[in-house]
Amino acid sequence: MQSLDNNALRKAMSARGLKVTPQRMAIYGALLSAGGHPSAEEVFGAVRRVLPNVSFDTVYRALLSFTELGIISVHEAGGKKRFDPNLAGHHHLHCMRCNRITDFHSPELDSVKLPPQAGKGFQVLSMRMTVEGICSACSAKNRGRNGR
Amino acid sequence: MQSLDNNALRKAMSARGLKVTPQRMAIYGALLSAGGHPSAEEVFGAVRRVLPNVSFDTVYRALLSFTELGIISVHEAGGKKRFDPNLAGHHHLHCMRCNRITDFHSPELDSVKLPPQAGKGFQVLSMRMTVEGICSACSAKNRGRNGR
DNA sequence: TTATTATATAGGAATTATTCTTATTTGTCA
DNA sequence: TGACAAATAAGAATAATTCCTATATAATAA
Repeated sequence: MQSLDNNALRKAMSARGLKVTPQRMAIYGALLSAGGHPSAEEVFGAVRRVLPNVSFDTVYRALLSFTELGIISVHEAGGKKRFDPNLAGHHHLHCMRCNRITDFHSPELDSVKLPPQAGKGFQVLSMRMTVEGICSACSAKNRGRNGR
Repeated sequence: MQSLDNNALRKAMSARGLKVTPQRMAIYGALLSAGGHPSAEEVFGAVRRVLPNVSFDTVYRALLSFTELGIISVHEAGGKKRFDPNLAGHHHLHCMRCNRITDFHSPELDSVKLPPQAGKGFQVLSMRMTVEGICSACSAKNRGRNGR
């Protein structure tokens, strides 16, 4: 997995006028150690073990700020945002029933270029193929049709 | 845009054991006429003009059911689900500030095949490239750093 | 066509994720 | 160090989604 060390993290923040706070450092670290594609709530839990007084709002805003810096990415699934510090190109399989996200890699996708007319002046922060569907475990369960 | 006529819609539902109700027919119709990538709330508003007593929950569940049928697709952005009846392959540019979604087409992307190990037993309902970033209008505004 | 029954619906309440507000604190830069 | 814009904590407010319950209805078989 490709991510930033503390030094690069500081640099990324100050280069864009973001203050380097202990909270932000800890939040990035917690995101790294959380693994997978944690929600803000999960990152919050992990940061709390290091900074017991950090507020949820601070964690949430920091994650959004990191996303705007382009040093992490966000993916909304299952009604909540999930954050991902992995900068290496990868793509997502999202199960619409259990909301589990599985990464996959595809050299073919990584080499794709956007059609130039697609993003006139659009500042690209991340580009990801999302495959929506039902995972094998959930298909097996075969829940009722009307949802729930 | 590629979508279903009433007959194909009925067939798609009954083939999977879903009852064909006037609500569901109207909901699909409203989604088509809404255009763009409407949220459940927007579809609800449109359906209401045809069936004034339909409930939000019914609209919401119908949209989720349609998604599971694979006859529409869903895309979560800006904290809400957005529904899309367009079955023709297309991809999304999502502005993280204003949450506007713009479609783009890419023959290159459409021809991509998933690596076989990616989705062992995964039932694919839709496959879409999502480009996250900041649109030109929002870049121009250059809002504050800490969000909001 | 009618009776049966599983499924769907309306209406409203409850839940959950996200965003906002305010008072206070803290990096950063001169 | 001092000034100040930016960030934080705490909790309230908002908005999207899901759930609950009683009733209605589409599909099926007789």
